[in-house]
Amino acid sequence: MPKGRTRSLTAEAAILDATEALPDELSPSKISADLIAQRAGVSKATLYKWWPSKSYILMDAVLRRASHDIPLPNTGSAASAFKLLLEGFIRFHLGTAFGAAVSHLFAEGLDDPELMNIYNTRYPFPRRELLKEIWGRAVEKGEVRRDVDPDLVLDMLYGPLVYRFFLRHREISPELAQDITRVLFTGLNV
Amino acid sequence: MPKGRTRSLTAEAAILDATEALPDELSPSKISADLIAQRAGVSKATLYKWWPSKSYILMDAVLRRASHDIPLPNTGSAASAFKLLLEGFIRFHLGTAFGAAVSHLFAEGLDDPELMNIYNTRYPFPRRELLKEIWGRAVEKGEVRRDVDPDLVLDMLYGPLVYRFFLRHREISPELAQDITRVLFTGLNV
Amino acid sequence: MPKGRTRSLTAEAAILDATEALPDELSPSKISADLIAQRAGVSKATLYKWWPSKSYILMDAVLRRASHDIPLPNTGSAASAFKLLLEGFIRFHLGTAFGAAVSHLFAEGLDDPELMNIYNTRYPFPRRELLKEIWGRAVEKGEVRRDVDPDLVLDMLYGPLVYRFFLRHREISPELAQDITRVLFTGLNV
Amino acid sequence: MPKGRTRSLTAEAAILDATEALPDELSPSKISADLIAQRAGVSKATLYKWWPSKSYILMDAVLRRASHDIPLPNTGSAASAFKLLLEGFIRFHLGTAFGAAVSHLFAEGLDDPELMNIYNTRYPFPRRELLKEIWGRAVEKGEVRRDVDPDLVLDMLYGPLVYRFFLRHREISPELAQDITRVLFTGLNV
DNA sequence: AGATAAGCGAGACGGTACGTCCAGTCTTTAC
DNA sequence: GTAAAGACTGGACGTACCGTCTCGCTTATCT
Repeated sequence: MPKGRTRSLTAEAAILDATEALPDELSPSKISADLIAQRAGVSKATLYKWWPSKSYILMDAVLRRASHDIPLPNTGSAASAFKLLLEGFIRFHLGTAFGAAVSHLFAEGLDDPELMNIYNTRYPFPRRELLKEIWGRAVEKGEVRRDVDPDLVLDMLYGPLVYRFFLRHREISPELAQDITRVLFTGLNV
Repeated sequence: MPKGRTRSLTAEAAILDATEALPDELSPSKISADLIAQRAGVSKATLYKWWPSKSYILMDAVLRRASHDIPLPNTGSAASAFKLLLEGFIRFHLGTAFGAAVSHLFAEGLDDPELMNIYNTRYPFPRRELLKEIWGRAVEKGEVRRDVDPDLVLDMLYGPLVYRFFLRHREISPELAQDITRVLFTGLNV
Repeated sequence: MPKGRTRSLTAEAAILDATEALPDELSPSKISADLIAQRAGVSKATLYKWWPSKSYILMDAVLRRASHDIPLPNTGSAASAFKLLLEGFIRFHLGTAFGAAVSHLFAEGLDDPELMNIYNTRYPFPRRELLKEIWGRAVEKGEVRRDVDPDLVLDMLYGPLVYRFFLRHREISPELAQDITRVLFTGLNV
Repeated sequence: MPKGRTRSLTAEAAILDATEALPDELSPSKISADLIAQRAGVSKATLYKWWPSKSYILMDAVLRRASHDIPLPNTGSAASAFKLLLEGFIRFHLGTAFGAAVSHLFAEGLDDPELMNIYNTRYPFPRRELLKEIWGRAVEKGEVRRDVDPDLVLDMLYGPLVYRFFLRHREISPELAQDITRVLFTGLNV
């Protein structure tokens, strides 16, 4: 164990708790490091000691919450498993105020690949692992086609939703999970 | 005609030209109003006289370029028409440095619905009109299913790409247009 | 006349006025740039646009006040002229709360020769010019010795006071001007 | 033998040694408590256990060095004794990098009378005792005037030098001791 | 023609947040 | 049971950029 005072777990929790609460009140661009520090009862220096920038804190807070919602659809058909995954994603974004925050972070991530990397590592990649197992079983059972890149499947599941989250041209509801999955599996062709 | 000096058309063009050039050099968050003004040889007041904020200028510049690339695939199958639409989108974003800028604007749009509205009105909505015509003909010809919302189709075409633009977990190439379209039309089921 | 909006004279005055008032309430080390900006109703950026650091503002404010107190003892003996100069200095420092501020600035000046240079240029150097005239006349009248460096005379006038301002080992009163001048002119020898 | 780690007797010396070395490398405002602790191989808590603030450490280190240099000019005239005292002071400040440090401490002392009190007690007051003896003998021998406050004499000896250390308008050399003493004893009058 | 009004380049301004720094205190582990 | 390691609070620092405002000048229409 290293010498010296240990990193305060209460401070870290207070920071993430405070950050988690902020998107309910403020749009992401109004969330400031000073405000997080103040709400968490923590000095700004502590923030920047453990996170390289404000965005990383927000990402951390968002992912801490989002990580709880992995369903484990190990049984049943691939289609129903995917639908469940997608529903989890939709419910998370509708049920919390994190939709805007995540989108904001996506945009920040364009300037900062490391930030995006954190998102990828902690959110979609674990799901992709899950998907591959499900996909493999479905292929063997002859349920789905062999000749499709599983990554593409994931992008075609989540992409339409993210797109709608940004453009806001149509409402988003949990039923969308069903619609996307259905179209994706059965195709547009008659 | 109102009294007073008339609005300088050269100033407007200079602003959009300068703004258009900036994403090639800088990431979107580094593009400042001061810089646009300086490059355009224009005062900042002029910027804010004609556009409500910096993002609107960037949006305008991006859309001015993007608008040129609507293909007109009035003939052929729905699948090939969609593939062409998508290829136009991919080529635009790969061929220019606007990918990051558009994504940045999507995120800005979360705070400012009017900004997103401008995007919607000028980019996807005209394409949606086009799509509806093509879709209608394909339905009548018995090529595609009746029971799918055309909006969903558009989201499933563009969404996966936008998602990949943000997450950057896989490379994007024009061939992706073909892959997405194929999966979308034929479905994942065997 | 240069182009562009002219520098706001009211802002500059407000800044110096606010800064001038602060030493009455706070010790120099508690005077912050934020506080000056707030009191002056001015943005911090404006402060740093015209002054390179907080100390320069304080120096400016102090010197603006100190400059008023140049007596013009053009007549009479050198001794009485010097006594008047010194009395002005003492009265300024006793009558205002600037004593501590000036001393604080002297110390800052050790790190920043340019800061000290501003002090020298605006406070002691004009007095030295005055002194030289007086001194020259006194030498010609046979009042004082030829073989003393006028700079040394000034240092021996002001130095003891500054020393006492720092060490605070004895009280300072206007009468000190008389004592210093007397000893300086008549010498310690019997 | 009592339990527990034995108190480090070397810590105090290490701290003062490290602090003493720092003014040679850095201007006083760059000397931080962290740096002293690190150089001394000591924890910051230890610093603050024995000294109330950073300035007290620096003061202590400076005075430890300065205290060595009291000459003992018990014989000879008052003028030559004073000149020796002053030369000691000048040589100390020119020969070491402590000039800036002392001046810095003088300024700190404005906010903290106790700090100045330490300086007074350990540096000028012992010299003043010395001075009084010398002065008393000189008065009795009829060398110098009776009607001058010895404190004023000391201020007129050291003050001009301190003033020059701050303002830096003229170079300082050991010869200055001679000049100041000469003028002080013989006076400006012809 | 002269007056009047708006547009314009230049750039200063208020405001707000950034990320950094350092003093002095507190906490954990090692000796 | 004391000290080193080092995390912590608090608060100021100076910078950057947004969108607004002010200045003097230019360009147009209206009287």
